[in-house]
Amino acid sequence: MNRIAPTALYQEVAERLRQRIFAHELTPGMWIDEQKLAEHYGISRTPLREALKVLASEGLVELKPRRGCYVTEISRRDLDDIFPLMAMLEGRCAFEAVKRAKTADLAALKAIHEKLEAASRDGRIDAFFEANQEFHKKIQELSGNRWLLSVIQDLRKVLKLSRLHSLSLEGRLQQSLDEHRAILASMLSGDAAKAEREMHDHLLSGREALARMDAQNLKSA
Amino acid sequence: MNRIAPTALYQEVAERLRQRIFAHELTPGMWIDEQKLAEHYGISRTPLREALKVLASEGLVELKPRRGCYVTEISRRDLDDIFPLMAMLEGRCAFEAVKRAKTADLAALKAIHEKLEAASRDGRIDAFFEANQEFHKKIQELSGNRWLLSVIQDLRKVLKLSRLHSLSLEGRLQQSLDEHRAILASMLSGDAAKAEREMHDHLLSGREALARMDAQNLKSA
DNA sequence: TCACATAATACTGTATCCATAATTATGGAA
DNA sequence: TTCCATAATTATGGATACAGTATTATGTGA
Repeated sequence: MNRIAPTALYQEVAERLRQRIFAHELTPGMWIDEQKLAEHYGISRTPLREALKVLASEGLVELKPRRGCYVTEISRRDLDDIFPLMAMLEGRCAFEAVKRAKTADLAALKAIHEKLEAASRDGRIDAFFEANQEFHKKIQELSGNRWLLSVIQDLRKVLKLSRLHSLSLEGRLQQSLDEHRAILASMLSGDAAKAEREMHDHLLSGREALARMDAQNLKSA
Repeated sequence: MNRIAPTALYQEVAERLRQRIFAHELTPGMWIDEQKLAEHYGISRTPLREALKVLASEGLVELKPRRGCYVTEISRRDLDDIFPLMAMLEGRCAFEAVKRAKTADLAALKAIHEKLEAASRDGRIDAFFEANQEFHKKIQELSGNRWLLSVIQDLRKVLKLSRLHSLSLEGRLQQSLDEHRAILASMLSGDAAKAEREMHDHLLSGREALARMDAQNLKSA
């Protein structure tokens, strides 16, 4: 294990585990073997256990007393609860962002959107995915509310538990792009209320796509 | 240390520390001495450190690498960020609660409100405080959205860091009661939008009271 | 007397060890 | 053959020990 970082070991381990969970290498419901994992990373169980505590309070794993650690399973019900919440929160972000954004900020946002357009043209899905994340992140930052941002990111982590989440964009790339264009346009024109509404609906539209995939998934299973 | 609970030690310790932080026995900015504390509780540093990790991801303490653990200091800016967010979230709770509540639920809510009225009549501030919490909690539960509830409670924990938070009700007991009456009335009449608006404003009104206390506090200091 | 360097001390972070509880496997009885 | 009980194994939770780094104190030189 190549350690260069000055950060604490448990943080590093927590981050690696997060990535493995998001990549569904550690699948929901799966039991996490502390000893194997510690051995695999070449560390002792202590920092690993501390990392698991952190992941547990993020909701990514569940710590059953004396039973060990399991990757959280997220239900359709959870998705139905979280998406409207995210829609409201990110909508508010867009609203606040418009209120606060300086011209330089809007230019930066526009630049990120250009990446999205380019990725779409070239059909580079992973680049599209990344630019999409960056776009949303930027708006959250522009809202200037540290806590709003933190709440959204916490929920986003939980959403990433869903297997379908990372795929949900693929089927609606064009639609997503259109929605982004609309949001950007509203923001550039300074229409906060409209941007809020569009961002809100953009999120819900993502939920619907995911539901459709889910239905399809069940059919093929 | 009298241990009866079957729950993990680190959870118990985390809860005790939370209470001590909320009671401002551990004041914001204060350094937490692991050894002293472990000794005081008659436990080893291991579960204590795990507890601190949990509190850190709740935002109650900050873990500075190689520097130790400090109780989080919350700024006026943070309060300005959090309260509008809470107002939006609890407003949404009220809205959803109206949509979902059965007559039995509303009766239960009414019963809780009666405690509030009684506490107010008798001038029992701590009982008022408790009934107030219960009222809000009940509405959050009635919203039926587990994640909405979780987000609100996470933010509430952070708010409790503020010294003034627990006092903010005292100065506006009558006003708070009036606002509660209005919210309850709207909910009983099934007017979700009105309940949402009133709950939203109720929270913001709390922030204003707190700001006034803060100003007064600065003057006397 | 003050500033800087070096040494000592103390606390954080990690590893190892031990005890207890849970799960599984094995054996016996119905 | 199946079900239950008991024993053995294994994993989790907690304690202790150790290493490394930061801070502080002390001493020396200017």
